[in-house]
Amino acid sequence: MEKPNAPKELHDPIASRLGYLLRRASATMMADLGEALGAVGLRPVEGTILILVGANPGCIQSELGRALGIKRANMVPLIAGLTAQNYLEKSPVDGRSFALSLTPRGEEARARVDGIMDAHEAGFARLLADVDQQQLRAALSLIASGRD
Amino acid sequence: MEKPNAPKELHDPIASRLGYLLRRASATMMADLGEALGAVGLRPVEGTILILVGANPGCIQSELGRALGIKRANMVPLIAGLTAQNYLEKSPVDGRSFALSLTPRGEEARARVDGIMDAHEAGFARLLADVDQQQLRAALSLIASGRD
DNA sequence: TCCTAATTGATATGAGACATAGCAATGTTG
DNA sequence: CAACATTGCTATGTCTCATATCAATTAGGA
Repeated sequence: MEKPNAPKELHDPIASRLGYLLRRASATMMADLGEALGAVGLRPVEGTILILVGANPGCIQSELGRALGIKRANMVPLIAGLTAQNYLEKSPVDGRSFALSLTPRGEEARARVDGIMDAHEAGFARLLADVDQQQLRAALSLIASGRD
Repeated sequence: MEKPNAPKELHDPIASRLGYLLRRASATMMADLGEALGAVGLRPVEGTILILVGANPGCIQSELGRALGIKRANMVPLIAGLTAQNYLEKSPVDGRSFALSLTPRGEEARARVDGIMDAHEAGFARLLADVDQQQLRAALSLIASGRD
């Protein structure tokens, strides 16, 4: 017999599927990171861009997009926003493209973002004490590369 | 020295982060599954709902939402769409809620979706031959549950 | 029983990630 | 030079997810 007034729990044949697990794990981590980055007033994508520009001063917007899997069209408002907030500087290299670099304010933010991401990652790593991190990362990389 | 005309590849200090790997892996799998499910004309969420209703006939929309982490408000157009396409049937149990079940057409679609998802999963599992699947799934579950 | 709480489905609405199509200016290459 | 590719950009549409609000209904406690 079942308890009549227990909150009904569904039998879930989905919960074991790899894609579903990935989706949920990714959503949780992203939400957590987003919350942590709230302290700097940046979203995960924006933090990622700052880090990437910091590691590649002089790079251009299209290269960033390719590295992050973001389409050219969608890079526009991202870079425009970060530039408007004085995190990024553009200086023309071409007649059509701009070399990107961090402003002092941008470099400061990048450092904070980096620290926050380290702490965030460490928080989850603690959860995964029994897991071979190397193998986990390798597996995720394989999946991301897709099957061919 | 560098080759002057080689397509520039960015140094990417992000690629090693767990959150980023998860995000990419999840996106790849979802895109792949979405493509595969195109054969049935359903999106991943919709396929998931059919499977879940099939395993839990008589369940109501709110329960589905809770099981899938989808807010009530966002369930409305999903269920309405599947009902309009004659995949799902609603029969009132309450003055406010409806018991959901698969129509014959819905059951047929569910079976196809199930097969497609199995093949999809198997395709990626082949990629991960060297990986302990049990451990991978456990790790993803842990991450999805979040750190506390 | 009666009043208050909570639940359910629904609407409207906004943010964010992503996609495509097209355009003008500029580079590159045969 | 002519054909082509690249770059930044606009416009637009889809999909996922979030919140606030509502009316109807149900459940629980005084």
